[in-house]
Amino acid sequence: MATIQEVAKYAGVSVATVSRVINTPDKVRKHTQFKVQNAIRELNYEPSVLGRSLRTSQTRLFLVLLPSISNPFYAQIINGIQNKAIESGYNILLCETDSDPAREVIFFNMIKNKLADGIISMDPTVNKERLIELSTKYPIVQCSEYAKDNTLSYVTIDSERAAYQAVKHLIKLGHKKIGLINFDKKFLYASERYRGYEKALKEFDLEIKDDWIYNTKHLNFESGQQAMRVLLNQADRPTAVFAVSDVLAVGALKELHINQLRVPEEMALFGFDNIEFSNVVYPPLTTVAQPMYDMGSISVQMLMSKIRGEEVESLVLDHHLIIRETT
Amino acid sequence: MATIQEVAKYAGVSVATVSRVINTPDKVRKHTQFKVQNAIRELNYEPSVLGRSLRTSQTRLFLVLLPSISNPFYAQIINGIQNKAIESGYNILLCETDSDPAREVIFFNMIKNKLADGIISMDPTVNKERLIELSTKYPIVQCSEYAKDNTLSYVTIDSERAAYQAVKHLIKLGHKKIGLINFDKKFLYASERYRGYEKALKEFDLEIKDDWIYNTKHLNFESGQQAMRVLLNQADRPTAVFAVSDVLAVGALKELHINQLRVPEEMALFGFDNIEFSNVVYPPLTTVAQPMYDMGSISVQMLMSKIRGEEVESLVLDHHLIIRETT
DNA sequence: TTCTTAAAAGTAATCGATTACATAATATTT
DNA sequence: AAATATTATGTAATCGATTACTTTTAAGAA
Repeated sequence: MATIQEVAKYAGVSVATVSRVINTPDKVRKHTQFKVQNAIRELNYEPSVLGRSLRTSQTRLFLVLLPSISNPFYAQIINGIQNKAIESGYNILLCETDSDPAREVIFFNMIKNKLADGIISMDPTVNKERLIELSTKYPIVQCSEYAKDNTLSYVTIDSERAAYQAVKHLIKLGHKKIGLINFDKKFLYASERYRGYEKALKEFDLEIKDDWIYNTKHLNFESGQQAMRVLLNQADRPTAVFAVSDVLAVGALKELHINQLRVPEEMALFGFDNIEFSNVVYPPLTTVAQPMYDMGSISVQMLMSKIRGEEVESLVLDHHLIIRETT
Repeated sequence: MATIQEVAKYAGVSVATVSRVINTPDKVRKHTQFKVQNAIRELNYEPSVLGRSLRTSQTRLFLVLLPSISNPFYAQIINGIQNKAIESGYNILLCETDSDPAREVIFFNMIKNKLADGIISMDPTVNKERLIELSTKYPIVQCSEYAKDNTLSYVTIDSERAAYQAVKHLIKLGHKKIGLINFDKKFLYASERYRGYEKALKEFDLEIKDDWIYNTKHLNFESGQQAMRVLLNQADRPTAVFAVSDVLAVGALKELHINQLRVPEEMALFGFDNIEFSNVVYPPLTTVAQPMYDMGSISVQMLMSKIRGEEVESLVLDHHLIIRETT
């Protein structure tokens, strides 16, 4: 790859002029511009991101932190992020933390090292203190998952209300015994969705039974299946279950199949996220749709504002229920 | 973030000495080492990747090219890549090309710009000529998908044999009318799996009927569903279908549900890839398992060898059939 | 045509590291 | 103790760009 010096020599001008042709063409004469452009084309020159970054301290790269790439929930958000980022002349670096603090440190160092211009964090397992501390120096926004802290901006949905509406929908269908498959409540969205569940049941004077609530340790199909197994094994079992994530719901659905239970007649099921799978399983899963693509693209816009040094307001986007055939 | 100059000043030595303490500690006295280490700790110094890269031309970063992050097939491979890479002191940059040549160019430029030390390509839509040309100058390996070219190394499986075995399994179960849901045959694996299908049918003197073969344009659930719809709409329809990808198979399965066909009694289904989801659908999908994790970790080892300038041999790994309940 | 002013191009410092080469400080040999 | 060999440290060039500052060139005014 040719360097700026070679281009300068070839075009018979100084390196400064070449740099100007690239960055501020107005400052150079048409004739000179032409010569330089020609040299650039001839030598197949591309400015070195490294040299430029070292000098300007910007890489036009974002870090996107997520716990695991295999969770399909993130796929769509990433799509929104990617498209918006590219449109704005940025690229993204997908960073899978696997909920491993050591890996998190590596990625945080990348921004300290100016290898990236900003961070979009979607990782619920992220070290909140460190993230907050980092956010005082570097542009950071949170997407979907967030820490309640007013220095950190976020874009998310109202999980509590969504859960409330989902459970209310089950109640309206006549269910009186409603179970919950939740994720570890140390995650904000899990505790919020729990509160929505609780609120709906209380409002209709229905029983909140600890035996009908199962908190999973992991967010995968098996955990959902395991949860449903436990719920089914009870003498007095629920007639409907709200799962705080489609991944869990899909796993639960498998357990229902294994037990030959008719869905929704013998057991109704409500998921959350509207991942692609949710419409492919049988019967198609009733769920809560988050505006995933928008969340992604908005978080990029917020990050860009931050980079420009503007104040940015956090956003709570609208969700909606998608009633399919499991309820 | 402190710079090497500040550390040098604080420790009362030259920048060269600081650099030596970090890179070749044997060359500096214990006492000096101690002073410098202390300064590094005090100032919370981390070497700038940018400065270092500019000088040494290595970033310890890999590019991983894939068409789409939402295809669960890649999740496990990436896991293998990520773990092996981190173990070797490298990080990976996940690059979603969305099969868009313009985006591909961006990522290729990153390696020309020395922003990354190597590329692992898993993208079947990649521009093969450009990849081959690039591979003469930069370390590149292909994972799973590959171009037949002896300058380009790859790690993959024997798709033709796997397809042959899968179809043979269906034949052994007594099926005489076997359909195929394939992906666009311009992709090598699609044409190889087709050949395996063809070979098995020919061997047992079974009919290869064009009406029973559907090539999808995209690799997603809907395409699989659409394919099965077409196959079902025929007067004389197959009793078993081999889909070259689980994603297609799962979509096809949905169409079977919609049509209330019993699986496998009225229609058997054989997938390919063993994605996590294949064991969650109902009934669990019979499929071909690729050693995805290994493919990922091996491709990193191959890439590292290439970076060290060693000759590397391409590898064809073993697959195996996972017989579940759709056959 | 000469003087003033604005625009264009060049020179060199800079970003943060590494490293060849030069020099200073020890260690070893005689 | 002096001469020599070895090791430790420092100096300065370098990677590839950007940009403040200076100098040159061209345009406009008198």
